[in-house]
Amino acid sequence: MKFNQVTIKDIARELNISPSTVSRALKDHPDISVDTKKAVNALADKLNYQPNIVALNLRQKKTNTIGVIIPEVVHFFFSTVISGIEDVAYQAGYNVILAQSNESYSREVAHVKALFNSRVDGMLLSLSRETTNFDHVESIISKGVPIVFYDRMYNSPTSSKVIVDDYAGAKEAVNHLIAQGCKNIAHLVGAPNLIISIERLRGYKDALKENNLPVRDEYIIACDSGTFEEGKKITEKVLASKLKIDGIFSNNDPMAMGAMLAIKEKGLKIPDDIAIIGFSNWFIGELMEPSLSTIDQPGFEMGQEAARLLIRQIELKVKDQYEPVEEIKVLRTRLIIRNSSLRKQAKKK
Amino acid sequence: MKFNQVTIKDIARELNISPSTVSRALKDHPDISVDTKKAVNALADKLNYQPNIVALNLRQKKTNTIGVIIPEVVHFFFSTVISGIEDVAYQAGYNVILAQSNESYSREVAHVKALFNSRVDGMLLSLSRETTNFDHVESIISKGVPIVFYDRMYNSPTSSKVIVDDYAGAKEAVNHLIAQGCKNIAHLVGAPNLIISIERLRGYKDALKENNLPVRDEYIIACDSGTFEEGKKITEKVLASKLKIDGIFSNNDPMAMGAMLAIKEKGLKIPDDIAIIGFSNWFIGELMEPSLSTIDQPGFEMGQEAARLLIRQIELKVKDQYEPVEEIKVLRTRLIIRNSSLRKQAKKK
DNA sequence: GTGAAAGCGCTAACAC
DNA sequence: GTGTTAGCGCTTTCAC
Repeated sequence: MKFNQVTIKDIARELNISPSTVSRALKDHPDISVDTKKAVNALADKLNYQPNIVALNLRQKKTNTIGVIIPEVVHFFFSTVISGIEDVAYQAGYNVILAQSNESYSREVAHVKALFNSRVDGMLLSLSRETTNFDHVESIISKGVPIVFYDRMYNSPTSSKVIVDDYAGAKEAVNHLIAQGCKNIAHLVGAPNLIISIERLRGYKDALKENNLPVRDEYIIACDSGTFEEGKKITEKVLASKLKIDGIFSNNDPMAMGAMLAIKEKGLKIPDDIAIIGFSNWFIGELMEPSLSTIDQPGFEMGQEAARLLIRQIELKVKDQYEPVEEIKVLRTRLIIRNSSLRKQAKKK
Repeated sequence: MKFNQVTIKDIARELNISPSTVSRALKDHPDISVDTKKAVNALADKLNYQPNIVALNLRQKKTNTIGVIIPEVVHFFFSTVISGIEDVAYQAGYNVILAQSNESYSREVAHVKALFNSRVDGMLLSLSRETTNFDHVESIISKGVPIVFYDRMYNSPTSSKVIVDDYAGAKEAVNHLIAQGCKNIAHLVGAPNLIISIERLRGYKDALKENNLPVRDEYIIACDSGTFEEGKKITEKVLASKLKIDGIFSNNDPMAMGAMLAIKEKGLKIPDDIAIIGFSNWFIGELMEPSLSTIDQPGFEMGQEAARLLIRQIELKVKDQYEPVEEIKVLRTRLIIRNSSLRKQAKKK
């Protein structure tokens, strides 16, 4: 754009000195005399000189920019990730270029290429659901661009990854119910093909086993769409059946919300008749305080961690100390118990 | 970064031609012979040549990048705005640099300056809550950087704005209740200092007046925190009082959700006993289908519209046809009635 | 049809 | 302590 840009040259001309002197004065180089520094800074202020970062970028072959590819911005979890990334990047002096794949493979490829062309110093990548071919990723890795995967990763042996420990989170959730005395805990499963669902189901089963409770198939309830309505409908069905559940572990909070409503409409009390805990995907867990506990996915921390990992690699690379290594950070979920009213201990027995 | 970058020079050397020829061949310049073009393109493909956009940016004084300052990424509304921006920007070939003010004035100032230094072609700006001084904005406007404000704006006479018509939305919401036969409609107000609250309250009052219904202060219910619990508590209080309401217009969906729960726990039916409609801030409206209607804020469209406006200004500026003009787009809210079961018409009388 | 040269704004080696 | 020069990768005017 034709901004009426003030350049180093303008300052040099006006002061009858050379551009390099101005450049040095501006960065407080020890060689430069105090007088020149003063003059330069004064004039720079007066003209409201702003350095042209683009020129700098070209010169230094470094843009201080990281590219972020995100499957879907409008998703509570991913938006917290972005926020964490932005937080760390800002403090470290990096810009964030955001690109949304919208779960489309072709968009992802296009974005990776465009980000490379913009010479971002590194990329944070969470793969789209469609992605099964990884040539685009290999290609930029081979070009030496540091990459960190978050949440949805590709098994490259030379790039770092940040993931959430859903298995442990699920165990913790179920243990929380058991500790309150629940013995018949149902699990609303959610989209069955996703790794998170599988891991959480595994955590559910293991928690039961470790507590010597039976794992019964009829308590593992398919809820493929993972929606509020489905959670409600399924729960109504369960309540009308012979199953006598006293706890629900939900794959997400919309379903937990639906379950809660079904239970309340039936005239039952939460948590005393049936306790509920759910993973917080949409953060409506935050809104359903009085009767529910939730397990939070640490999206913000994931963004921070991924950005930190990436920036460390970038800075090492600048110093030529960079050697691509795989590093895997596994983040713990957080058990959020907003509800102080646990089940009455009397029931425990 | 020291990517093993393939440059135009490399291609030129290998082919024994000049860099300028390569440059022209790559952009299919008519002067260049078919043979050279073929050779150049073949080699470029083979070496996987990717143009260095940074160099281009410096050369053309244009970065094809827009800077976005957002108060808070982790907010349903703003995340939809980002998504809309990204959508339009991507299709127009622009990068999006995202900067979060976190509702802090000093961060906002720092970001505006940094974005200018990165020579973004234009900025999309929504002011932080703290911002009362506008020097930083004036400064870059005076430098000729196109700006479009969205949602939270500064009254500059030379920059465009995109806002939501909350007043009309509120009227539509209340009319929707009235059309179903509600006569005693309460309004859960929400944070009273925000313009959106004021506009929505105004819409509520005017809708009543235009339908010859009385505006009664005891039906305008303060809910300053705007939370689920507050909505629930307040509604319980209302239900226990002498007020006999048959409709609720809520400033947001968490409160609407709370109201719903209070009503259901009391054993009343929605919408037949009491109908509810709420503005959708957290999108949990999407999740509360069976019993509620919502008014959506068009965040995605706002992002799209703002980006379109900005890009148009940028492209005009490139052609030197740019003359800063104020343009105000007022976006309509969307009445979302997911619930087909309106109040029974019998009750209308 | 192709090449040489200049320049975008900045910095850093090398002079003096 | 300051100036000169070259160059980051690309495009574009002007030659031929």
